[in-house]
Amino acid sequence: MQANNYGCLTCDNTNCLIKKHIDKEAVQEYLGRKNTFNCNQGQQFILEGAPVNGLYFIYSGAVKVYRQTATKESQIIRFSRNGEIVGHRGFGTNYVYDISAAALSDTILCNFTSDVLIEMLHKAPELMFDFMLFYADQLQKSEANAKRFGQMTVREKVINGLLFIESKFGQKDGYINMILSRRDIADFAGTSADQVIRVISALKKEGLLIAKGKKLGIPDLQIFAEQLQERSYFLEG
Amino acid sequence: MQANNYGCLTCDNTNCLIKKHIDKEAVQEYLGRKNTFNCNQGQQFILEGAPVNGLYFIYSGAVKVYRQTATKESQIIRFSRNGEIVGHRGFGTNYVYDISAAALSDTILCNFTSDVLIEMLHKAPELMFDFMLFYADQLQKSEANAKRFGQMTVREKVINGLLFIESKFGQKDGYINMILSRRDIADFAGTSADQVIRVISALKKEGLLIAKGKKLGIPDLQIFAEQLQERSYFLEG
DNA sequence: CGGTGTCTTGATTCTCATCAATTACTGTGG
DNA sequence: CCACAGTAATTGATGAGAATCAAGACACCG
Repeated sequence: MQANNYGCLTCDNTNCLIKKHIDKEAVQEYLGRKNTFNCNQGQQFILEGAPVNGLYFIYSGAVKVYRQTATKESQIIRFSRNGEIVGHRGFGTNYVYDISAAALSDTILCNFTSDVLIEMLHKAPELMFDFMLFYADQLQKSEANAKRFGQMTVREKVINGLLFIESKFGQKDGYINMILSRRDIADFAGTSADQVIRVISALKKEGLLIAKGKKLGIPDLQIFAEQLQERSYFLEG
Repeated sequence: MQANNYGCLTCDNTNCLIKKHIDKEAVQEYLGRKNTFNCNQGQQFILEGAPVNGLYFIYSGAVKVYRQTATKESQIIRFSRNGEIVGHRGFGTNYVYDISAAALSDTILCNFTSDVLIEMLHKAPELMFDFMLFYADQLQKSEANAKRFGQMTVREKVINGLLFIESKFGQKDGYINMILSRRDIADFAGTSADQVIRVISALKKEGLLIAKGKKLGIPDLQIFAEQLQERSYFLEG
């Protein structure tokens, strides 16, 4: 990772919490204590079990947040893109990260150490309030998907996963704006790569999904989403 | 529900966030704006889809938080007991609850409306900070269990669920200090009542679990927990 | 052109959800 | 105090779905 400097003032991530409160003097005081990193595609920048060194804001690029088991299975917990926060779960009481994170494409990261961030939050209660709501929101999304996950069929898991990926990265020229391996999709959907391929093949035959090389496209989101029974409803997040 | 008054000053729930900051003047100002309710066993006090009317703190008793599907299946998201918070996910951006909650035993609830709570949080930033950490903590626990859930076997789900219940309510005289129906256990573990019974029967035969009437006991937590593969590790919460 | 890794498909085995039937438990009214 | 009804708990049988294994297709790269 190389250190550079990408200022908050010129940043155009309108969904960034810091950016939202950039006009407050208390926030501006701390901008200089931000660290910025370049992270190449595939590179891991948070390692499960490593000491927490604060939060990361994604300036540009995309990352996956995942956890690995002893048996080398891995589980992708979330995808994140520019403007979003990574590593926030290590915040507060934790001393080591309980997740890993790696870049899906070349990514620029802004880092605040926990100490700096805590100080900043106390100086700017409005920012703190938004952080609280952010966590509450994340919690809601997490719980909404969480348990229900165990009752979905494989087909539903994959459809749910693809819908999520589409909502996160969007489509461009008819194809999802992010190329993921079958394995990543499987790790995200909570099944095996084999099953993902089966379901994708079936969906292609049904005309619900199109593919060009590794790129996947969803021609009709409405119909695609209707494939989910109401019991496994999709939540963006 | 009957309105009564249970004061925060005489409350002995040391894990209550309000109680923790009871010495602050800003907090004390708002104590009078708390509503207190009695809720009988089995009674529902939060209804999915109903307008949010704030947060509940459990003064005494125990509750289940759940969600119902169109097909009348229900999914228990969490158990909570005295000192803990219920309804916090409706906080912030939501206007209707996305969960239901019912009392598992006779329960006394303290309610703050969202308006009052938001005002109080802004007046007492330290309380707000703890709220933020509370949400962060909940998020971590939720995500830790969430996805992995989909990959557990039924046996693991039930064991995981029982371990959770034990950690929440504890054991007394060798038996878990809360009587739950097989259905509740099933709804919590994410499987059917049938399967729960099968697994419980098997565990009893293996000597890992004991039963007296409806009461269940775990003689050796250590050995019991070892039944979980490392891939589905247990997290208290 | 071999080698490596991902992708894809088929076949087999096993688990689990579901249904059905039986037994235990609980409360209610006569 | 008992008979009864309704609910919860338990066990068995069966079919659908999914995990797993294995092998072939394909692309990419030196």
